[in-house]
Amino acid sequence: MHDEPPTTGARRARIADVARAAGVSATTVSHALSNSGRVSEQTRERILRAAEDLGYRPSPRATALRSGRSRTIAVASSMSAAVAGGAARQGFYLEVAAAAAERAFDYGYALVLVPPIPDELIETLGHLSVDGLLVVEPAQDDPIVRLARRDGVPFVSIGSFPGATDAEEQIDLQSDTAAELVIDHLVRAGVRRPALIVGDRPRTSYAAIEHAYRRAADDHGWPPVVERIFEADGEDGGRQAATRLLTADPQTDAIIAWVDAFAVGAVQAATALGRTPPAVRIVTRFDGPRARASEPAVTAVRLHLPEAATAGVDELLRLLGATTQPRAPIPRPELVFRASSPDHQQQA
Amino acid sequence: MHDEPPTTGARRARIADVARAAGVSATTVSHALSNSGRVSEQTRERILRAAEDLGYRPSPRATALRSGRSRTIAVASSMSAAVAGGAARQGFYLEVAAAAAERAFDYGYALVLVPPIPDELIETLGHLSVDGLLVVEPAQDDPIVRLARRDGVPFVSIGSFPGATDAEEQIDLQSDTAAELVIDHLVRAGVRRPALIVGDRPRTSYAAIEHAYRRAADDHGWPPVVERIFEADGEDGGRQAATRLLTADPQTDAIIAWVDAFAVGAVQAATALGRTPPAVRIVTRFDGPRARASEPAVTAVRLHLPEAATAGVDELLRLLGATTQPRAPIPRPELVFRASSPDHQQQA
DNA sequence: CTGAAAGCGCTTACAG
DNA sequence: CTGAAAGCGCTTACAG
Repeated sequence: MHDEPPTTGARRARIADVARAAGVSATTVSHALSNSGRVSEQTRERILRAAEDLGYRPSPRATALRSGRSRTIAVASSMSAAVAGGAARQGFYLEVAAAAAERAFDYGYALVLVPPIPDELIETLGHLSVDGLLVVEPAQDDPIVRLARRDGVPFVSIGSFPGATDAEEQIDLQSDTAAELVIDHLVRAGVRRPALIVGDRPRTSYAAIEHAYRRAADDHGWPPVVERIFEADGEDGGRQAATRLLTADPQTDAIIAWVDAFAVGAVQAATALGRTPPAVRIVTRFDGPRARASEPAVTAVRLHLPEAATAGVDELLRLLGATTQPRAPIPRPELVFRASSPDHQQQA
Repeated sequence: MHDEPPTTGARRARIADVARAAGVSATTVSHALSNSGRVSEQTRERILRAAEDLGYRPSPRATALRSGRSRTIAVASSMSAAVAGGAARQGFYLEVAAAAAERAFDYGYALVLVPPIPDELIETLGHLSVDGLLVVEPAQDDPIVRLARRDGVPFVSIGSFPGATDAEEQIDLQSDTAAELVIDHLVRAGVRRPALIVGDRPRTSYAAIEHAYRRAADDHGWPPVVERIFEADGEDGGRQAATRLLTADPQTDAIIAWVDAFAVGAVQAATALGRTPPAVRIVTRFDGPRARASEPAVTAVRLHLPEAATAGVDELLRLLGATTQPRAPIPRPELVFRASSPDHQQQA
């Protein structure tokens, strides 16, 4: 757990101490402990006993320097601007981080949490000493991805992203399916004037919903209305956009707000205009704490982020040669109906 | 960001490369870069330019080994058993982690997220190479605290804990105040048979609420009813305990469930028994995602965890000699009224 | 099966 | 002001 200078009494045991206690060389201790199988069983046991007695644990710092591996990975969100707008999508990021930390730990890897940081500070990530990187839903030309590419740090994205090369591993969050689920739901519910709010950066998930939306608009004769707002504006942005939409066209009967923070703002806007959802239906993508805690709560898509994060760690550790285990599977996204847009069945 | 073997083309620059390019020794480069002030301004500039040109960033691994500091801290929750019970209190832990990661980053420190792990695995934390530790609400004799003490790893607890020594730094979450806020609220609301559910481990927060509860019971002639359940049982445990309480004494008119997961379970139990809150008032301590997303939502205490986490990082980095900045202040806890137990004012 | 030696990339007395 | 040398604690060819 540490490599402090000996503050509290007993100095931490080093490999040399174990060697001395066992009457062998440090080399042999290293071999014995790494299970390379080149040490006689008898010697090995003596060494293990000595190590145990001394409470020896190899210095992770020395191991890292020598081996070039730190057994540490990091998870970073590309939604760096989010910090300005009040932790937009934080639930998303933390849900991934928590599951990833658990899986990483199972493999004996530590997980570093990189806070959302402004693009200018991305460079300072050079301080990190990690073997690999998990990037949460990068945008096209995402600065974090650029840095990882430049430094040759293996990375895996949670969610696919525009501009990924064939060699880059992505955990598919099935954005197309999520988009279709939501659009189908609205179609079946019989809406006639749904509008769409997405963020302003090029992300796969936005492209997916916009595509599905425009196609449905074509099919059903909806006038297509797409608002693109700053991600960093979060709830405020969603509130303002929804207010604009509902004022510009009072016939608007649904808002697809594709970021949970936008949706929460949209619910507030609709309510303030006397059109409390589901009077205007509001739906979003990520079924996280925000969607659940909104009042009324927001219909959303269960993306199975923990499973995706787990698969991301599996994949990353495979890249690092730390496992040969195949990716854990990720279930298909599912719609979670809430008061902001109940299932049409139930109200029929 | 990395120290990979040169997978992708250009090898990463080392200090020797900078020295060569600037026509000086590695020693001088080190001095120039660490701003020790023993290098002539002219030489310094030449070195900085060379470093810049080569994209040089010191290897964190080498720096860590040599200096004995990794510029990394970890945050761990003592609620290790929680994992079994479905991530009880996860919201609490992650809220601390997110804020701590941000503050740590400001200081140039990375934050490692230690997932909730069973006590038997605590030993494996020896793999971590961290300079210090943040422990979230440890219990008495908490294994994580024991490990930190044994290894001499500086640590700070978020929330005070029983058995802390005078020398150990704790960030006070003002458990007494939180307890009093809740008890006062129930007293003013006129409840006559409130019951208390706490976890089975010795924690400051449980002691605080039990103390306040018993005193109020004395003062107001409530029959004191305290259920102690396994923390790891989470929502289930809360549901079962609340069911027992409400069945044993149908006059029970309030349940103080001091872990958010317990409270969510209690709400479900009360609802299932046809006594949907606030018919039975239900209140909890931590105002997190669980309390907010419950249906009805649960009255809770805003503990200002992000501020506490920030202060914890400040304090820890002070212990590590990395800052002299005083702790950030933490606001007083406040009650957040929700449907499970509205303010008595509003219903009077 | 076992060990001496080199080296991972820095920093830090120490000497000049 | 600048540099040669030692050393942080390991692992890994290599030799025996």
